[in-house]
Amino acid sequence: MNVDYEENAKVIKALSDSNRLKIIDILSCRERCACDILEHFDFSQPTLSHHMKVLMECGLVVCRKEGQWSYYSLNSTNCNKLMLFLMNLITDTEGCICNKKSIYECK
Amino acid sequence: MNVDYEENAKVIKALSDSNRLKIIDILSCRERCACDILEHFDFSQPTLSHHMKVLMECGLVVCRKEGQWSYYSLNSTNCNKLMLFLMNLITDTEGCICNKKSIYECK
DNA sequence: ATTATATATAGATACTTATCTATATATAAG
DNA sequence: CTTATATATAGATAAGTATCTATATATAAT
Repeated sequence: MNVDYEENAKVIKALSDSNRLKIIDILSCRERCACDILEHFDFSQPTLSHHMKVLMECGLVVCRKEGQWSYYSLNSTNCNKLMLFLMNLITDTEGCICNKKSIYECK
Repeated sequence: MNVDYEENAKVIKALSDSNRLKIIDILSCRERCACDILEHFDFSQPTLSHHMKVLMECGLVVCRKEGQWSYYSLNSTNCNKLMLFLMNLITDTEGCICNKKSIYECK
């Protein structure tokens, strides 16, 4: 594969927490404000704020401010890019990394 | 979604390290012994052993012993299950978690 | 202006983890 | 049997992180 493992690992790390997976699931339907999301969980408001920050910094989620509310939603393009990355990763594609070192007789 | 976030988070956590992403990429072509995989990296042999253990424990990789060698390969079924989980997660599907709490007027 | 609500930030803590060196185990070769 | 090779395990360390409480900021309502 012809990719940046580091960059994608950062996105995947953002998804490696079960609470953040649930947040993504909640947002998959439509945008939600932080207080709506929080009601699905037992942890504190600052903890949710932390999780949303992680999801935004990796590009999977965006935020729209309206009055005192913060509305979060999925960045579908980046979600799809992650899926494409993973599908390429697990598939035996032409540009497989193992074909790039001739000392390994892959194939 | 009708799923176990905890269980899938464990699998995703195994993929949240750039070195392990690269290992998956290497294995996407065919099975490889540990020493072949190791030549793609700068870290030590015990560190690779650790990474392979993480990938096996989450079910993405299996190991076949032959003589003194350990041959690793992808568990394609589990890789595909992860893809299915993620696709359902980011898609607005019928069983969306937000439809399960009537206090939220999702939809 | 004051108070209430929504959200973010700061700082602390307990837990996890990626890595290393040293060592153990297991198989193959002489 | 002894030595070499391949891999795994043990234990240590440094770095990262999920969570909390306390506090700050920003907007809305009175």
